[in-house]
Amino acid sequence: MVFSRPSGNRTRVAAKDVARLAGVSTATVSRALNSPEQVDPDTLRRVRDAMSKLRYVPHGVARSLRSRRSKMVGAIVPSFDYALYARTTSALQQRLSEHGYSVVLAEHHYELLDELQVTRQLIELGVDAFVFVGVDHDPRLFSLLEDYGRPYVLTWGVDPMRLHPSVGFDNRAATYQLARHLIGLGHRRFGMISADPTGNDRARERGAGVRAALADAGLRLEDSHVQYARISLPSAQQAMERMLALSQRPTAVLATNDVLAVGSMLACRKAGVRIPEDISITGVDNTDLGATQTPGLTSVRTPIIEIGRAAADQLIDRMEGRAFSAIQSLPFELVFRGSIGPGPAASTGKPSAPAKPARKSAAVVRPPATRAKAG
Amino acid sequence: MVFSRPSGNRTRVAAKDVARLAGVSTATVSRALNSPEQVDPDTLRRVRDAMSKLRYVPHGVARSLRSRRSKMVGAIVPSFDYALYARTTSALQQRLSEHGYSVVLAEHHYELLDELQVTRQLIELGVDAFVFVGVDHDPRLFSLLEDYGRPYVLTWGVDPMRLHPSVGFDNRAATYQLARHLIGLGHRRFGMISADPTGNDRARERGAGVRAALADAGLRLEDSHVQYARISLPSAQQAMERMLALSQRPTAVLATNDVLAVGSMLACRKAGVRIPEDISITGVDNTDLGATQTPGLTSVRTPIIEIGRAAADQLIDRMEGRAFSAIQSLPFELVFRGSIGPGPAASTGKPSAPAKPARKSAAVVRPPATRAKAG
DNA sequence: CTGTTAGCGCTTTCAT
DNA sequence: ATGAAAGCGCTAACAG
Repeated sequence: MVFSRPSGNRTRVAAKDVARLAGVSTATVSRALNSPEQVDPDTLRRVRDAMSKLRYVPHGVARSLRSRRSKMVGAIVPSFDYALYARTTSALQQRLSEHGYSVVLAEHHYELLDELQVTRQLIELGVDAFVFVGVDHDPRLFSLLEDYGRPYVLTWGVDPMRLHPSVGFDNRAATYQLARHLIGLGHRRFGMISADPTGNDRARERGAGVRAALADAGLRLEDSHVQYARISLPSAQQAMERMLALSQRPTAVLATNDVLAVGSMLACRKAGVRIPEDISITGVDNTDLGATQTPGLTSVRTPIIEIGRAAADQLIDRMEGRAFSAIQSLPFELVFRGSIGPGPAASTGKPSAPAKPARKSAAVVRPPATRAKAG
Repeated sequence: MVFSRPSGNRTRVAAKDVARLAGVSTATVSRALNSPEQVDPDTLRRVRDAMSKLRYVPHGVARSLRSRRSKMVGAIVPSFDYALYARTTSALQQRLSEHGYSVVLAEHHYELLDELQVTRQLIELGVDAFVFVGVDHDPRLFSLLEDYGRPYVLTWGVDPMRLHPSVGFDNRAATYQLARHLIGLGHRRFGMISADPTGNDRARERGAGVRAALADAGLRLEDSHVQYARISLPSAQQAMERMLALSQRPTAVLATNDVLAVGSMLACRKAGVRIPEDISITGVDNTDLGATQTPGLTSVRTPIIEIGRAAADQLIDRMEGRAFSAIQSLPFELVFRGSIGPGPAASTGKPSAPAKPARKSAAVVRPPATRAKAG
């Protein structure tokens, strides 16, 4: 086999090799790379020829050490198993890469202490900026960032105290509107499937939105009607099985995201509970997973891609010393599909909330579906 | 607002600060970090105290420059929109991170030239190793890697020439077995929905598997019955619409991955074509997206996570100078669900291929489904 | 076990 | 417009 070379034999082509071949100093090679406009066109050509002849690749590490900028941005996300963070990161990566920045990836699996740990690791690597998911973090994370003194931005939520730059949307409003709509459809007995809200402000805020809407309508969410699950199909399915086993089974279940909602749908199918005739289900995030179910999952289109782009734009502006808007709350919109239907109170003629007409079922095909702007 | 600090004021705590406080030299500080066993326990304690007192974070860039190892691994994937690569990368990241390595992420969106470009960028950053997706790459990529002289591994396929270290599975065999099974079910008229095979060996090999199985059974795949699509639901849906418009509509359609298959299912639903009564559909990759459809999508469980882990393990072994197995072909397995049924020849009593009994429909719930080991 | 010394490859003054 | 020289913060020899 040829895979034997002990990794790193060949002496690398350095700026001084290029300099020698082009008959200039290393300083000029550096200028040719970083500020070509200050180099005599003729010299520039010679240097560039030498570079391509030698297949010179600059040594970014040395550059970073000297210039104190690494051109790397750290992205710290809870997990890539939930596809959304992958898509946001993808958008982030794309935008940053257009400006010559690379993305260093880290996951913390919903452990705030692991987050602290990987952040320290990224600081060691010398990243120029950070992107975090969520607004809930260990206080030590913020003091670490404070010490390091480089830009960071929180995403997927908006810092209620406006202390930290953040790019997200109003998670609470999203589920509030969903719950309100279900109340309008005549539902009175609700259930919720939620991710563990500890250190997870998305879950917490989405739960709060549901509770607020119910409270505003004089309804309550029983503790027994809140089931927690990990963000995975099997775990959500189990949670919904517990819900279905309750004596006072809910007629509408709000899940705090699409994975939990689809897991719930699986439980219903298995138990022979019809959607939406027996039970209405909603998610959040408007994933393909939910949209392609039969019936399609009613959800909230959250600004997945936009968050990544806006976070990248903000950091680029900051790293290059430009003005930037620190707090951005992006719009979302409800997407109605067949997974919800009228509740038992619908026919009794006492709608205790402004009842939008119920979009009954039908739209199983995805993109064009009934939408209600919001945000 | 407080977000004003021009990013990088505060002078960083360096090893010499720790050294001064602990009353040792910087060399000892370095040793305390990198080979504590060579440091007197008492000295070590003093150094560590000083470190935590000063909240010292080592300057990885300087370390990299000097030691010629950056502790970063570059992962170059086609796209994160197709969740699989995200999951493989996640597994990769997790395993590498356990050994102190970080992952730098790059996407090339199925453009081999962009891949070359981002690889150069990662070389500039000084990554210690690379992970690529697929075995098809620009020859210049390989000569660039050769020059750089650091380990890399190809994933999701196995290099047929065994020239490059690779960790994947037999893509051709996967679809071969699927097609053979459908033939056994009595299908004779086939269609295929494929990603553009240009520079995409997964698509190419999966297509070849279908053709080989048909050829072995004396059947042909008409050119008109092969429709290409981008790996996205809407694009696949359109491709399937074209397929359904054919005069000789196929009774079984193999898609080269689950996204394409589910897009095809959407087209069928929209057109009122029943699955599996009118048409059988299969995918590859066994995603949640496919598994949760109604009916569930028959697919191939590919070693998504295992690839990431094995690639990480190989690179770690190589970077640390240990023995490693360069070529690994991991097992896959067929997962039968309700999206396939008997073909027209099933009742005519002339099964031209070993007909496994047709698992009819039913299994809509995911994890436990009929499985056939393979690989 | 610990200190001294040199220098990784680049960018950045400061001259010219 | 270009060159000379000085480090960025660390680790790797080499002494002791």
